Amino acid sequence: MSTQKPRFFSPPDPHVFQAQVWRLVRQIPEGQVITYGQLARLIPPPDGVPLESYQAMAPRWVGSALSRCPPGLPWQRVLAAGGKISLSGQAGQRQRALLEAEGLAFDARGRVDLERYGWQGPNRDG
DNA sequence: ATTATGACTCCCA
DNA sequence: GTGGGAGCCATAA
Repeated sequence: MSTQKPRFFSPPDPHVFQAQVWRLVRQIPEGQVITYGQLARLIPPPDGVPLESYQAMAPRWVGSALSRCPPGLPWQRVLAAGGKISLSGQAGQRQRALLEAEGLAFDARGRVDLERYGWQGPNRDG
């Protein structure tokens, strides 16, 4: 099995962090996507969190924040590394359907082309 | 108090 | 390309 018990901790200030995540997700243009890890790198590590630990755990923090995202957020535009959908089952199919409705194309492995659809962040918006 | 469970990514064989 | 391991806490019932 490639799955093992996931263990991770929350950021020092979960509310602050999730607000950062939501703020960024809100800015992702329609038809574009970003990965959990990429999104995490747009947020500076909280005080007391070594960069090494942050890079390891932040993507999961992003996922956790996304699981609690308020209605209206384009949460479907956040994908796992490699342009894959992380959600499984019906939720995953719903995410794919939403992205396809925005014009994104999935390959045979269920991945999107990050080179083509990837959003580089608010500073690269253009 | 204990138990179950979480929207991830990188690295190496 | 594939598959297993590391990372090592907070929250809800």
